[in-house]
Amino acid sequence: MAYWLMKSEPGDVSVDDLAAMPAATVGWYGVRNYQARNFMRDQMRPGDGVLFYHSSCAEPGVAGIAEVASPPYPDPTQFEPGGRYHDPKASRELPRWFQVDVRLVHKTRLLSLAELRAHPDLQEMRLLARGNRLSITPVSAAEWRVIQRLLQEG
DNA sequence: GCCAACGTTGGC
DNA sequence: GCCAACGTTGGC
Repeated sequence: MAYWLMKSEPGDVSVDDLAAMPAATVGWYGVRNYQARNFMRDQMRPGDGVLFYHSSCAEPGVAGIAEVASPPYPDPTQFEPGGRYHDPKASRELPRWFQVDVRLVHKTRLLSLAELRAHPDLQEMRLLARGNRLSITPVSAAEWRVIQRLLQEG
């Protein structure tokens, strides 16, 4: 059982959008970074914990608790000619990009980036590392517990 | 294989 | 809109 933080732009898929989807589940399409892909393809397992994070918005931060809801499978958007995520070098036989399904467990209060940064026990979070741009980052079990507690305290 | 140029991310 | 940081591309 591992834990992850996954960034989504609320203008694209917000926590409320996710809640409204069938079974509150979305295929995590569109990742085009090899490190992030490898996390999904090689390390994620159904049941892994996910912090659903809003990025590129007015109030960046954790907005929900989710979980990995499928094994990895090819991202269908790589095969869509003309689409934003089309990859001409990918084929059905040799897909390049993978995704997992992510299911919302519950929405949370917004745990802001500023609050994460300020917390002494979260200084080592990969999300907060200088220059981090990865859209998917591992979260340690200790960090996960601290964040669960912060969310329960309100 | 080096590395400059370019594009993207994402907080502010 | 700015810009720091980083990944990718492509000429050599």
